[in-house]
Amino acid sequence: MTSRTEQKCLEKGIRMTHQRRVIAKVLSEAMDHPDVKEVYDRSTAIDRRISLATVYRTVRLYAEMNILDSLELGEGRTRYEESAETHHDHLIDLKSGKIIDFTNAEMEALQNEIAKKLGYRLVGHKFEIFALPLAETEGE
Amino acid sequence: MTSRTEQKCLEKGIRMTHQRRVIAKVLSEAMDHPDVKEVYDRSTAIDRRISLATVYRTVRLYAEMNILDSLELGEGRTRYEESAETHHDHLIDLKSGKIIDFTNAEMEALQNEIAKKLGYRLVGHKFEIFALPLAETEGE
DNA sequence: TTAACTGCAAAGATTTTGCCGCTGA
DNA sequence: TCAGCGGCAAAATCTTTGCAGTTAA
Repeated sequence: MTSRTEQKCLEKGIRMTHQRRVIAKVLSEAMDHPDVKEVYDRSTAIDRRISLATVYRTVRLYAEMNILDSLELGEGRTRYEESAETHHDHLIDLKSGKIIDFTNAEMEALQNEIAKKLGYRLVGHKFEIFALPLAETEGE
Repeated sequence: MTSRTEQKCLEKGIRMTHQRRVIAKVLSEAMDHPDVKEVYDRSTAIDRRISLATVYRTVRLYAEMNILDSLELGEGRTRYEESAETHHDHLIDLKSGKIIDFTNAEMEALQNEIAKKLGYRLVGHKFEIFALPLAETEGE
């Protein structure tokens, strides 16, 4: 009944309204990286009493509370996903548009090293690989 | 007289108009990562006969021709910079907003490896580190 | 009870586009 | 010459916000 995302909201003491509960559920169940319009569509399918403005306000709130992560893929809109315990990055399949999550420990270590070398403390990062399926490019 | 960016345009056979020449010059001389409005302001300071629509059309054209690289930092707009021979990534100083370019060979190698492991051929990537100056966080 | 939240519609910001006159090669 | 380009203004997106009524704690 209580989604993972809702659980995190409760832990952070966020006031849970009906709308926020539905949006939390939608994101906990999402296996992809929906944008606001998609979150809105999935939410209103569960309950009509949710406006697009509320979805915008809620995902922004959740992202600020580190309950959601946001993705900017240069599409002119923001996608969201549940924050995972284990950090991961994204590979965007340019053929299908599919987004593949991956983790790489070396990457994570390297980032810290780079930031430190430049005199900084790492706060966050965005790492996206754009690529084509190997099969598609064979024989070129 | 002929900027580096203009030179690349000529090599690619792009029709050089007055406006495109000015925009090329602005980007060749930019030491930062200006957004479209900034490119427009710098361009019109050189010559008034340039419209915002033309700047949008031109930077998009240049980016498609790999003459410029675009940056999406989650600000809701796109920044541009000259494509360098040596690829580099960005560290965003969250205190000052300053963007620091850096190169890291290990990073470049790691990307290819990750893509390959997932069954893909690397086409491009975006890697941005968000960080705070070490001095600012001392004593916390 | 009441501070916070929501819906609605309007406004903002960024980017694209249709149309028509202009221009570079 | 003339296909392609640029200016202008309208429109298309995506996102935020003011206001007044509603609701969670």
